[in-house]
Amino acid sequence: MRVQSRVLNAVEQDLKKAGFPPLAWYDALLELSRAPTGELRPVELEKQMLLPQYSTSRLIDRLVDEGLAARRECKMDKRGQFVEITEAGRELQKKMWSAYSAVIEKHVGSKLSDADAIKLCGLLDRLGCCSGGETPSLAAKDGALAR
Amino acid sequence: MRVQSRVLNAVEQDLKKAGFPPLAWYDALLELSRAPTGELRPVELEKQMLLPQYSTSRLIDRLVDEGLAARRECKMDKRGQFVEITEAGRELQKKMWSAYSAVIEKHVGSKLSDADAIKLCGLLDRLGCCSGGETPSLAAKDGALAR
DNA sequence: TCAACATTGATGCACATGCATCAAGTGCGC
DNA sequence: GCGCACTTGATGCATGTGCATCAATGTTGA
Repeated sequence: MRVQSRVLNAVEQDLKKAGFPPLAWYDALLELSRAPTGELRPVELEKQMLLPQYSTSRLIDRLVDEGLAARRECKMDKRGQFVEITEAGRELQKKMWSAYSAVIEKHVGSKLSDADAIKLCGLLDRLGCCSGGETPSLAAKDGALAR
Repeated sequence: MRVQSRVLNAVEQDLKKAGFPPLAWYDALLELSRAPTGELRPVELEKQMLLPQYSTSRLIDRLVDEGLAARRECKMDKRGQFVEITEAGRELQKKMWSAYSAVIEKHVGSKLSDADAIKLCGLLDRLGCCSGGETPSLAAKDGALAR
């Protein structure tokens, strides 16, 4: 808990100093940009990001306000909607990644060998396994770098 | 990050369902109860808990409101004060620990062998080492259990 | 000694979050 | 086809957090 709080804090702080929005924005933009069509249902986003429903709803509000994403109606389910990333959103995601990756390297990568990182992922995965479901497992580190 | 968020969430949720206050209260009470005299300067608490100054100040407000701690004047430095845990505070800390330890066991202990837990601590310590200072290191797991 | 600076702790204000609840829409069983 | 339970997403309200700043005291150095 202490380590996580310290590291996350340091990372958020560095990003803020570089003039970027909070990490949650990046995570959302990343998920959207990874979707094959560039759009997701809020419900999907919610599950990806481990956020409560209302929190997702408000995050989307902000992204839309800033022109980083757009709400699209969902024809097969009129309750729902799609959230689509805009060009501006994709650009911000990329710019944030170049800063973010450097910050991660500084606070995490530089302190752990690749082998250690893999060990760490393995141990942590065991803690997450109960309610998570789909076992993302060991692709974790490479996945992160491929962001 | 995902694992931490999931585990912390689960733990906080379980504690809340059992009718207990947030974990931060426990952490504060624990630090106070561990102090030889049962009192600490807010500044000390702040460092122990990795909390911003104003956050500590407000946490203390709430503890005092609930009669779990009391503010005492500090004679050697009239700006400052001491925060002293009350009997009620010590009792709550103990009651919370019996629930808390069970919850930790459920969400963490039961998923990791002792050897793995030590490995995990070792790896995490390396991430925390930059700004932390006093290297609490490997006593981590035993320390936790001795709470 | 005294001015400049640092430390301690509190607080006003804007903004974020959690909770409960709502409206709208879906789909299932009958 | 109809009622009823469920899903989806938004929102009002109370509470919590972050930031900036303040008042009070302590410390340092010329």
